[in-house]
Amino acid sequence: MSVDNDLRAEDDLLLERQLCFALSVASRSVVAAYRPVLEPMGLTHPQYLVMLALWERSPRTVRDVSDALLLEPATVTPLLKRLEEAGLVTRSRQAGNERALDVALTDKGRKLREKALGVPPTMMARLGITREDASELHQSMMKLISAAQASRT
Amino acid sequence: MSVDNDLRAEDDLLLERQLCFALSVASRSVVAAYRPVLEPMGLTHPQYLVMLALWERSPRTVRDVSDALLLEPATVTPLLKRLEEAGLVTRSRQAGNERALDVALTDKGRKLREKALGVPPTMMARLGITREDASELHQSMMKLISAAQASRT
DNA sequence: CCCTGATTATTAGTGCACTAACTAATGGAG
DNA sequence: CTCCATTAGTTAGTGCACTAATAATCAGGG
Repeated sequence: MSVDNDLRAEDDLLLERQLCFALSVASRSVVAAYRPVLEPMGLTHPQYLVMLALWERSPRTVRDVSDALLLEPATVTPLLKRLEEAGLVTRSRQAGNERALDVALTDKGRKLREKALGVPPTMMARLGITREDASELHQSMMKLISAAQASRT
Repeated sequence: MSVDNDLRAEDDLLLERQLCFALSVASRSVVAAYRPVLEPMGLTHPQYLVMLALWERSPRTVRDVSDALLLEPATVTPLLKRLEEAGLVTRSRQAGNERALDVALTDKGRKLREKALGVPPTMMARLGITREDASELHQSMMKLISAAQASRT
């Protein structure tokens, strides 16, 4: 038994040892690091994620977007309203299924994608991270996500 | 040039490849996984983190707590007010420096620590994660945090 | 055809987290 | 001792994110 491995249950409550704490802080910090990069585009970080989803496919329903982002529809609705106010998307009831709301990019929204192409390299530079680092971390996060989702008994 | 390594700039905007997205989702998911464990203790996740800070040292000032949690004092103030309402902490001006507010555990707050001792093992079980996994991920998060903080030019 | 149950989106209400602006107290520099 | 920059905390206002409740629409079975 080395001193280094002497981990006692008492110490499990030390703040500095909490994974959940490190994870929360990392998330907040990284999102905060995006702010100055996204602000010139008129987007917040969650709004940026919505735009990513729409740049992949448009139109798509609120439900579809919320599934893609793993967010509740109730969270997505106000996000989309703000993007509509900003003239980046339109919201209209789907013909044939009046329950569903189609969200579609406007020309302005489509055009914003060109500026967005610069975001990932800028952020990787700002965070001093390589594609490989990012990819590895990404994998770890995905494992954690599926474990956490699975625990939702 | 293998096919696997054929990463083009165009693909950098794919939602599924965003580290920031995976990080946000992981943070939300893990915090959500804590909810059913913390709820019987009457704590939310951020409130739990505040209690961890106070179990390490009490009393400490609002400033001190907010530094420990890397949160703005404006975020911590309402958290502390709720913990005070719950009878877990007291808030009183520091003798000798009327600007500073001392936050101290009550007996009830101190006693809650016993229940909290069960939280880390429960969560590791729920997330199916070993101490080693957690420690490794923790390190990665810390690197990311310092990189993100450093980018705050 | 109508009733029932499921699906889709929104609203209301709670709690974080941030920035900016404010109040109050402190501690020097002149 | 007075003025003033600094420090500590709170308040106001914006935006997420969740749950629960509501409204509207749809699809199937009697």
